[in-house]
Amino acid sequence: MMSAQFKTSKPIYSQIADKIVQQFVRGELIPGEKLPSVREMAIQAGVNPNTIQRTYGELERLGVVETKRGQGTFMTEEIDMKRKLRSDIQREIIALFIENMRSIGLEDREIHESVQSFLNGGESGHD
Amino acid sequence: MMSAQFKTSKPIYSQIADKIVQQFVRGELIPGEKLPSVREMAIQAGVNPNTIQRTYGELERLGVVETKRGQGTFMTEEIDMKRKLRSDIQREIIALFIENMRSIGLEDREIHESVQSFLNGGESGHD
DNA sequence: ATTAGTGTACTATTGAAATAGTACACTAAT
DNA sequence: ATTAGTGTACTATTTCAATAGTACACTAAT
Repeated sequence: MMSAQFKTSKPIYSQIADKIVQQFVRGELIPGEKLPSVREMAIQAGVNPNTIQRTYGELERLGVVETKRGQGTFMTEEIDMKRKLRSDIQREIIALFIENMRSIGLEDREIHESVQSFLNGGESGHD
Repeated sequence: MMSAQFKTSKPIYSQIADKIVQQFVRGELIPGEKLPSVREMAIQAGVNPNTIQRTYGELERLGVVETKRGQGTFMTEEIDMKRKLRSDIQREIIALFIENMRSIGLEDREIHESVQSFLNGGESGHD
């Protein structure tokens, strides 16, 4: 399905991890759901199995997935994880955005207007 | 002045280029101004001269600086460059922001509210 | 016990960024 | 002509993400 285009600026294993977290937060992956095996996911993403191994390892470290040896890798059943992730990520995104806008010398009022203008202007298009 | 902390996710030469562009857009660097030599800038940034060489090369490719062999590297005198850069970068920042927010399933209305909330919330800055 | 599917742990290689060091070419000032 | 300061062009080495391939350990089903 997704041969995926990766950005050069960030490790692929991390980009894949981001994508899984996004799907979880959006509800496209549900708590307890089994993820594709390391080998299968590697095929789907068009990368080496070792890359997925690192992705899953990173996600487990974050508490997003739980691995059961011999059975597979599953989305966590932690009831609050989804909300926590959504909240944390949202905060990160906004902080980065504001930082970037201020870095080019924009005032808060201009930042506010820019967002409004963009959303109304309809330069949409996403994945 | 800036021993600088670099992020691991992006090439250092590119991060330094970004910083120079930001300073130019903010008016801290003016058209025609001479930049530190490759060697001097390397010392200031705490990196290898080759890294700065790549930074200047990239900036020249973008038309942000002009190099005069034997004299140094100077900010471009192109009258519209500052405005163009500011505009382009601003568009990039906003597009990335919107894309990120939508990736975690937020509606445009929620995006708008988040920005408002963040700016009013008072995490540094004012106005 | 065997098998298939899984996670895990290795070793080795490739490619890009960064580092390190050297050398050359141009400009301005003397 | 010489010197200092500059951009530029090399070669070599290191580090890390990614790739490639192999082997082992655990689980469930048969």
